[in-house]
Amino acid sequence: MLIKVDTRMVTYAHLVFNQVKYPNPFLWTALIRGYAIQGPFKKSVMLYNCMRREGIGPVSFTFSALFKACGAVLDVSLGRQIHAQTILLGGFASDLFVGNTMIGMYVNCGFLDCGRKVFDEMPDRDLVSWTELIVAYTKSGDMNSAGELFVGLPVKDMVAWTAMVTGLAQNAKPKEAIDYFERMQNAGVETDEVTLVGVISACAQLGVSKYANWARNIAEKSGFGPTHNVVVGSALIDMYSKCGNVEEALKVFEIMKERNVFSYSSMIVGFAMHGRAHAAMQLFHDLVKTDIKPNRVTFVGVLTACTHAGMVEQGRQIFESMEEFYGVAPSANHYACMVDLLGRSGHLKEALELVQTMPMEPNGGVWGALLGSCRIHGNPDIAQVAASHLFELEPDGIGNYILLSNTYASAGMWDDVARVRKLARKKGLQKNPAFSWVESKEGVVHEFFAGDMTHPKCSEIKQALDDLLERLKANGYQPNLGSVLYDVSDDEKKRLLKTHCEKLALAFGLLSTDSTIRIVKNLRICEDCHLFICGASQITGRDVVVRDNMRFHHFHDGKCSCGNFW
DNA sequence: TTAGGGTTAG
Repeated sequence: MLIKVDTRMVTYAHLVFNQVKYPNPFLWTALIRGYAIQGPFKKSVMLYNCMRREGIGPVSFTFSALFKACGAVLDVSLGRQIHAQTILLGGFASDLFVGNTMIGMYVNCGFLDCGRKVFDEMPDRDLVSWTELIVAYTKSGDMNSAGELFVGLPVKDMVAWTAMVTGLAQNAKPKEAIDYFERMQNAGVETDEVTLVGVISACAQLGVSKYANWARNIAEKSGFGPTHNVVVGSALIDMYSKCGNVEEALKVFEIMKERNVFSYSSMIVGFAMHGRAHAAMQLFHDLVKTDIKPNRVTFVGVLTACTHAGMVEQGRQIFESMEEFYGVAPSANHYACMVDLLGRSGHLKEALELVQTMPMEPNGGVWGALLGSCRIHGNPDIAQVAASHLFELEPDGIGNYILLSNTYASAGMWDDVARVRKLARKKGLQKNPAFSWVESKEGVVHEFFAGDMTHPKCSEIKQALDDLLERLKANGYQPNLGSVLYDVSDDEKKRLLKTHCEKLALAFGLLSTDSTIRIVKNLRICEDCHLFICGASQITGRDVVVRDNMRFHHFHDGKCSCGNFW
């Protein structure tokens, strides 16, 4: 009885167990389960062996507990032995609970095919069996197999639907995730906070405020508003930040009755993304005054905040105090943040030294941060070193070839540009085309590619852009020809710059909205567009928010929140 | 007494 009550006190439970003269299979199983939940996990298997030696026959719960333990320590060979036992001892292999936990063990250990085989051979299956496998497919990135299973599911409950919604969101398919969620609602299936978190995360990826408000309303109406639900609240903070509305993110943070490390970290990361470095630091200092311990993500957020504000000294201090004061050992990712901080602020040599002396093998993020800094500060020599490592670590990463080639282009080393481009072509790698999208007043999303003249309003857009350009020139704007990374004439460079997708999106935004213009770009905003939009915000008196693949830029009255540091 | 969850970096 006592054993069943509190598995957290499993050691104590074990002492009590030892005083029982003739423990029955259920008592044995309760203790085995206790260890399977709390650990040490191997102890549950040891106990099982004792139980067998005593001549006690297991029950189906015994195997469920054992599979749980094997899944927890990722010991598939032990799992296979237990699997064999279920067959040897007769009947257990066809038990529904045993089968389900066996699937769980295999997929946890990374043996999805074995889990599928168990599933296919089960005489009876229930929603749990199906959902386990659906989730396993979504986690392995195989959304087709997950979708096929889901379609074949005769009755779909909230958990199964949620598995699909979340799986799609986690696999960068936010539109499909929202589509599934709407179908789920149409089917009359209830929603809880887990479903909502999946939908909110999908909306965060879309970065569109219309969807953000829609998701918030649903959360409030379903009774899982941020005030009383810390998980939904944290997801909303992240969503609003990624949709460009850091003020609303902060409002959510403030109304939350309970906050945890996710809420704080999401808010810190949100501030960092929006260039509010001091707010991020302040929140970090608030956090360390609470009982909540910062974790590795918190530090990524704080260090990124320092990077975006060029706060080298503060970043250095935080990095050095991570382990000693907060017990978080810096990982390769934290080193990447530091390399980024040092490199972007122009300390390229020190950044390189840090990479060469860090205690673990530098990963792609570390070399990538160094390469990115070389592009900004025009250092082809160090760029070459970083790129050679990146070509090894990430042979298919087209971005690395582009960064290296752009570094050469900025230095006017056109032969090297050609060489790198040829190398990328030889590997069959193609550059992702740049595109931007912008919301109209009605909340409709319009997409623009560079040089794109396919929009129905393209002549009006072109006219607006020409007018704006003239006014900007009168105000001192000079096109930044260094932003064109092709070896062409200056006139051609000017022509190319004029139709960059973010400029088209800006012109459309000016024509079709009357408040803040919100633009999302799939790649990093170029220097000329940054300069252009800065000027436009001053001349037109309109605020512009651009989310590029790195962060947010808030343009207001001729200035950007990133302080021209991005 | 088996199934679904939130934050991260170039």
